Amino acid sequence: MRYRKVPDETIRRLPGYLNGLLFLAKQGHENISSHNLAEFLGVNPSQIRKDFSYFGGFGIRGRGYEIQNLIKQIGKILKLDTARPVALVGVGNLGSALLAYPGFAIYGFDLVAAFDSDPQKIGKTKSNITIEGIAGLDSVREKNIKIAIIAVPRPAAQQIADTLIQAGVTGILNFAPCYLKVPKKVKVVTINIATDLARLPYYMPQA
Amino acid sequence: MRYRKVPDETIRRLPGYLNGLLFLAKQGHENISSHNLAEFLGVNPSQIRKDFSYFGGFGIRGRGYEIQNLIKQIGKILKLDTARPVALVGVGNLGSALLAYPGFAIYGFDLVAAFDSDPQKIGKTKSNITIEGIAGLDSVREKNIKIAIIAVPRPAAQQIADTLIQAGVTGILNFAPCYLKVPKKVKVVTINIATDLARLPYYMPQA
DNA sequence: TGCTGTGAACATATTCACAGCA
DNA sequence: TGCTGTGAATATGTTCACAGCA
Repeated sequence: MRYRKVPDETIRRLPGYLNGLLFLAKQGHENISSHNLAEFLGVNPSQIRKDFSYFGGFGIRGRGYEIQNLIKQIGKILKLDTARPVALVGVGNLGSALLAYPGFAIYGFDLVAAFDSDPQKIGKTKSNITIEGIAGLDSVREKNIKIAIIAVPRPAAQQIADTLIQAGVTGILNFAPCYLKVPKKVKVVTINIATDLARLPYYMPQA
Repeated sequence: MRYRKVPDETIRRLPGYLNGLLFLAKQGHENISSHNLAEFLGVNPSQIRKDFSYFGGFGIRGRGYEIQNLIKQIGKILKLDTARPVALVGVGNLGSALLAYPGFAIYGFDLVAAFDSDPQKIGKTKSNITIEGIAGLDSVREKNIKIAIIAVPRPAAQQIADTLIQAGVTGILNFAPCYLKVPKKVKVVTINIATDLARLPYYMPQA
């Protein structure tokens, strides 16, 4: 394996590959070619081979890939090979749905703490998590939580981010529809549901 | 304005620009430079100017941009200048949150129908929408609904997509963690929450 | 003078096409 | 023979740098 900078786009695709591979493994598949995996995932076969090539390649010429091996390798690359505690801030409609969301577990994420500013909610339990007040946010440091999900309204988002970072968080999944200013060492991925919906009409036929 | 193919990446950014501009307008701002808008949105000023240039440019040299004009122009480009009815399929935790989500309105989207396969839910009302059975899906054609949100479990997603397309839908926002095979005339945007979370650790310092 | 609009330079990403190994 | 791994070719996207207009 020669050193080369791994493209961000490759990293963006790897979790999707992993998701598909875990599904295929559960279905009983043991081996797969880049062609078949590409068909299943809706991507180009060369893309898959190229993506893996940045890490030296995981396949056997003439044979394809061993699924369990791919799963292990991708997990290692993405640093998903150890379980990670995650905190949620904002237990409104969306936050509550995230607390119950079953999809995080396959990547080793464990939602272990939830925070909200609403006194009505503090102390209540949802999906086996007791909701704490915002004042308790610094407890994420003691719990060694490095990843947080922000699901609060826009006006509160930046301040919550600042507080989380203060408490040692270095990875944020942000659902607030705004840019978060953070230090370079902190990685933010923003999901804006309405914004994603808003680019559909452009591509749709008939005005 | 000379013809040039508009990059997909430009279209992907425009809804975010629109979101920021609507916010700035509500704050009372009337004019803005590409530099200030870029700072607010966390992007590069040239990028904004270049993006607008694909449509001929909307600014005044030496002065900047008139915010209300930008809002109008971007809305027209994205075909968001008329209200659009939207259907939701899958009223679980996530679907229920989406029914209550206030962020769609600024783009003119109106969630007008919701469907679920669970007999327990059919007939119940959430966020002023009465939940219908999957059998009623073809009613989206009569209601002239062209956009749908899929928030069902993976095993059901492809079939729901097929049915929606059968009923005239040409734009889908998909929350199921899988690739949807659709005809070329149909545009799908997939949001995979767990997958977005899963690329954080790679970028985070200290293992 | 100040900021836009834009060609040109640069950077990144995708796809092709085939050598090379099991 | 069949499929991977990968250099090369192509395509796409971003940033620079400055001409040109208000």
